[in-house]
Amino acid sequence: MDKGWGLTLASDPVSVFSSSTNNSPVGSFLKIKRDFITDHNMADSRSKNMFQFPGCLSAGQDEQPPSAAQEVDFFKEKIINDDSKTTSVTVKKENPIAEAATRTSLGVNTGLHLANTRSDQSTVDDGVSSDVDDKRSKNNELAQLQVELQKMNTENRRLKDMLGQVTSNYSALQMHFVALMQQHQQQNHGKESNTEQENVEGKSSEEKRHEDVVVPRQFMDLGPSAETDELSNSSSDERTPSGTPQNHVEDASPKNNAKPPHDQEKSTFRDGKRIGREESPESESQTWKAQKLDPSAGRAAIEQSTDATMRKARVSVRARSEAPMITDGCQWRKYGQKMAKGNPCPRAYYRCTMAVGCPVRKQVQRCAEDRTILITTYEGNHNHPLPPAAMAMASTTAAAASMLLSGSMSSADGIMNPNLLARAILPGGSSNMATISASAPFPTVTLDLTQNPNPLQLQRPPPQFQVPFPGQPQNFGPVTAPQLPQVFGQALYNQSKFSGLQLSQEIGTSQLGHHAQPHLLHSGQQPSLSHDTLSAATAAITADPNFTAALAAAISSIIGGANSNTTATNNNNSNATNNTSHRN
DNA sequence: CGCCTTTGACCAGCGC
DNA sequence: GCGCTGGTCAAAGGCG
Repeated sequence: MDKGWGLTLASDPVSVFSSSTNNSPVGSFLKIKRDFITDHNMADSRSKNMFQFPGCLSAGQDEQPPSAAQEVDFFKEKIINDDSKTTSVTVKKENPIAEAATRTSLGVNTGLHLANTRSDQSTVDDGVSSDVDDKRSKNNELAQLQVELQKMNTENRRLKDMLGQVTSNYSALQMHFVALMQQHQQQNHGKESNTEQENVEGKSSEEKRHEDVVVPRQFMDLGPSAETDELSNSSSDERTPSGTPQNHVEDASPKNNAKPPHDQEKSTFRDGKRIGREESPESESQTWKAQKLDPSAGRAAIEQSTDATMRKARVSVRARSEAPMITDGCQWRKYGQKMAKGNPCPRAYYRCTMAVGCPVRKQVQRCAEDRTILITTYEGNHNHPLPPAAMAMASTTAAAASMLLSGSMSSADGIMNPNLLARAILPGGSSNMATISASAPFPTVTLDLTQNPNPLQLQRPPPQFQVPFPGQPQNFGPVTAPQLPQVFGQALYNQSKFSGLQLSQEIGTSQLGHHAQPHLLHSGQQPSLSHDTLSAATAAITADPNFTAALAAAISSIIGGANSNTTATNNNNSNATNNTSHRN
């Protein structure tokens, strides 16, 4: 896991070399490398430096300190140890060479050549011909190790850059749907005040300008989605969803990438689901039944368990509404109604009909205590692009579910310690707005919109947020803080923090707030990027297999579509259902 | 005519 | 095994 990400290995070689002045280079190198691999926390300054200054630090240490220190060691040890430690002498001569190779990005052959050259010199000095082969072989090994480290270091930097892009995109999407969410909220709850109404209208008009922007939801589904790509496409027993949809969403994006978002939206929502049915011979309803019949379908046990957990993740939204159902932008079809135990009000079951086979379900039930409160429980993620109006709620629920699953998968803290997740969602002491149900059969995040949020929290977001969305050049203009719904804004903003992917709050307020900077981590100059945040992010990434898988998928997709940065984070399982048109 | 809602029936999971 | 409960299916009817 760690090695796969290469994050931990990033600039470590530099630190290794700089700190290995007194010991045998080989021994110190191996030792530190081993420690580094095993130590995920990396609380020492070395690790902090690595994350804080991914690029600059590496370069700086590559340039001067290591070579100097090692040269000192070289002569020193050579004088002290004549014949007894020829091996170590050779090795020490190798490190500077390897570093030189690192600095100049030399290939393997070059490094070997240089190593051999110096080893020959040392051999001549020693006059021992029998050790030449050993020296050369060890030099070769070391050179290869150095080259390998160089590659990993490079890869790590690239991953960091990508992580920065993913993070910024994720942040942008969050802010977008957060803004949309407020619009929805206010529309649903009626115009309570003229001032608010004006704000809503003003924002609505602003957002209508960008209404054509269908933001792919791949980032929203980072956690669970990537991992469930294969699951959804395959057919395992899942009629649901959380995983399945994500795939489809991500699948849809690649094809859509060819089109500008504007066209994408039009083509996507102009046609109804009928076309979707025609285009997808295997309708998902059929797939569902087939999946029911063939539950096993050759899925790994881990995947099944993961998917099962994801399938059961739910996001419950409590909102005051006189209407029988809150308007969340999606089209729903009622397929059942039951009298739930302990509640005189019937529970209605809806499924999303915006796309064929969309696995999203929702249950609507009035609160027994206060019947003005409508409890809407969402399950699953949409497998189709969403209009902006629907993006808000869908993204919110997806993000909340993702957060919940991300926390529950790896450490079970989300389940075992509900307060942790609740505070992760709303750390500002407003945990009453978001609760995690630990005893429920399904991990459930409850977002309570019935309570007025703390007005002070309005001040927390940056006064103006320019969405840094490289893939969406048009973006949607600056979104002012007062437009952000506090509940979802805080929830998502901090949930990302919890997941470790998102930028720290300091970044969000200072960096993103000032100007769009897509490559936050790439710059390596984030003074506000706290060590704790980075450490937490690293820990979260390394600790949560799902998260890492999702991030890996996202990054891999970025790599695959690096040139076209439109919706580069989509997983690339092309799926016919994704291009199915959707009625809007 | 097609879509949607209603509603009884059916199924699966769980606890006793 | 039985009953309870949650969730879903599907036939029937309503509506535009």
